[in-house]
Amino acid sequence: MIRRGGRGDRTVSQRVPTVRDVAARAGVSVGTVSKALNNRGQLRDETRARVVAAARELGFRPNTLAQSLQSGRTYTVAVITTDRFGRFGNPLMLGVEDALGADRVSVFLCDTRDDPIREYHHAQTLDERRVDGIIVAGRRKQTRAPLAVASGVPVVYVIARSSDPSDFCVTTDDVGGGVLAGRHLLAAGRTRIGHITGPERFADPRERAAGLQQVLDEAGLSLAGGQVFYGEWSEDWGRRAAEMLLHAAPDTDAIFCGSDQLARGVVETLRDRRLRVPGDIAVVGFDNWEPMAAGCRPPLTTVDPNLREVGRVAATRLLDMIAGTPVEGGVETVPAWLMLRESTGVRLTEPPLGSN
Amino acid sequence: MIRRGGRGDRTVSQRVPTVRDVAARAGVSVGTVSKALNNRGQLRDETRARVVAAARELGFRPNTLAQSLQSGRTYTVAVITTDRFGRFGNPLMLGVEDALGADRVSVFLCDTRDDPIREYHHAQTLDERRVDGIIVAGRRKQTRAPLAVASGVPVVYVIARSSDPSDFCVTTDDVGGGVLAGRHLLAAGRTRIGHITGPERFADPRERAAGLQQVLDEAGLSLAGGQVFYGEWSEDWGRRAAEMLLHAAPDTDAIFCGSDQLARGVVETLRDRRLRVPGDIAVVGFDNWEPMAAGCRPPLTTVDPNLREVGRVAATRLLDMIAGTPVEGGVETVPAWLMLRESTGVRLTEPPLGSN
DNA sequence: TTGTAAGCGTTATCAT
DNA sequence: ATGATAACGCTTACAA
Repeated sequence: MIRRGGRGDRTVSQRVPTVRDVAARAGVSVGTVSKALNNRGQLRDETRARVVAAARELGFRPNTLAQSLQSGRTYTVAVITTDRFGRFGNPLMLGVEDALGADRVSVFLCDTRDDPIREYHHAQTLDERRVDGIIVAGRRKQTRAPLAVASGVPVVYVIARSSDPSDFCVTTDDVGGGVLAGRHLLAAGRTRIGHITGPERFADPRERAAGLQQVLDEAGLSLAGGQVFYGEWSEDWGRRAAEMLLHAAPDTDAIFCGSDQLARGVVETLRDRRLRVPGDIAVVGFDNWEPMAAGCRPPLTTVDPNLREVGRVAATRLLDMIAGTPVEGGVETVPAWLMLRESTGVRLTEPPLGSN
Repeated sequence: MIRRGGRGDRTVSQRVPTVRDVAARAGVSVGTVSKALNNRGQLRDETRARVVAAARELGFRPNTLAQSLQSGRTYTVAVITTDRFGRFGNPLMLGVEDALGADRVSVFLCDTRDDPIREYHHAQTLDERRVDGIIVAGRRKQTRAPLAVASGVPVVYVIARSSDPSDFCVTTDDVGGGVLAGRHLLAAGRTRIGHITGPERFADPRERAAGLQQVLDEAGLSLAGGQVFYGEWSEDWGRRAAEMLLHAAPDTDAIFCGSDQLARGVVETLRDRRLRVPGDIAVVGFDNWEPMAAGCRPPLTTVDPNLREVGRVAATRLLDMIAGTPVEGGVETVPAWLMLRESTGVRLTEPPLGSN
């Protein structure tokens, strides 16, 4: 694995020390070294100390491969994702690492780029690498075929669930997110609430809309504009849809948007029309995609789907499965929460953005 | 590595087949299996076929750990990054995978979260895992201490370079990016060009500014507003700085921004002032951060720092080093390029955004 | 308390 | 053309 001795090497040619080297230096046997370094068995303190000293002097690092070959565990999991681009994968990975880092588990990152062939390839490779478990993250709430792993490694699905009902999936609560947004707007005294969102063919925007609708129903209200404005996930659709909504319902006093990007577009249209946010119209976004939401003028109140927590839960369950704890198939939903900013009338002091 | 037989397991308890199982089923020895499966040595076609058949029937997947233990290569590299959050890491990783994927090399992703302790920990772990090589990606152009790996594994630094001059680093061409922006604006007939950017204490914005200055010098022009407007990396600074610039130099006809976020803020101020973009003032951003740049109205012409290529080059050089090819220490700079959109007067038809 | 040796799953070097 | 067998680096019975 390590290339040394090549003519181009700048580092001094050196063999990586093994237990044998440590044993020789400490004047003991390899078995003793192992015990000393792993605090196992009965050893004289002096011996243990001598071994530890020898190990550190040589800069000994145990070879994980050999350990794994022996133990049957690699302390390695993989995250297979179709989406590392968008803002999506990042908080998720953060959560995964939150849970995994504590356990000294390393993470293989595999990007399928939405290509089933690539996914299959990665699955094969991971099988061969004997990863302890796999997290399969989809971008949208849809049902997908189970990952093609032969070995029976534990797999946890994220957002996109497996068609096999005995598989386990962690996902976001989009209905709940919609409810959160609706309740918040109601609490802020808004009653003529419109909704602009992404493609109707996707479950996520439909669920968000359903959540809002549920709140409106409970309050005996109906949707401003008489319909959900489904469209694309672009700022431009946000701008256009806002025009349409205001045309259909000029007295609209709040707009819930299916994404922060849409909300940006909406806010732009509102400003062009000299409508004040939140004075005339309150706006709620979805995603809590920091640079988008915080950079907006005014900063956006938005539903945070809690992807970091989704990642954390997924990794935690995966560790459970790896440890042999029974994990029931089905879907675990992680609650969303609401990030309050100024676009709905709350006023907050926030730390300045520090990222490039 | 694989947990089976646990009471909670949903999959049928099954041992992962080894060469021995294949050998037994094919009625040959393990050595023969190895040769057959790896197309080595002299074997009768019939035998080879029989082994291959047995392997596929059993769903045999060679254990990479054992192979690595034997060969000394893990076909594994790690990317250590301080930044997986921003838009930054993503194109970079894409490039890395472009280069690595061809070689069936898997990638460990390690996020330090800017914590030296975490970095040290990761370095240790990677040493123990005997990764073939490591890419250390920093967020900013700065000099950092070499990664604390004892083993002499090849390391390539990205953007942030190592203080050891014999280490190799791949980075972006920020001066060149500034030149690109300046030339483009000049070519578009602008002569009163201002510059709004991030913190002066960072090298990146200073280099971008230097690139622009260089072009202006060559053209005998000077910076609109008489100074570079250094500030924070926020939309808000973009808005405020635009006010300042226009106050200092009302006849400004172009603004080069050190980031797309800044450019968004600038464009917003311009619209508030009823200045047309690009009619009255052309705007160039930096980053080509798709959702920001394309979502802007008008869409932003912007310098693409070519991070994907940076990632590709880094991975390629790393593979070279792993293969033993001498790689000189120093810095390799990857040229930036200009993404033309409407904010500088170009008119393009672009595919609609499809991402959430 | 310490040493010896078997075994984890491969590949490679010999014999045969 | 195929089969034993010794590595690879480690852990762990078991023997001393």
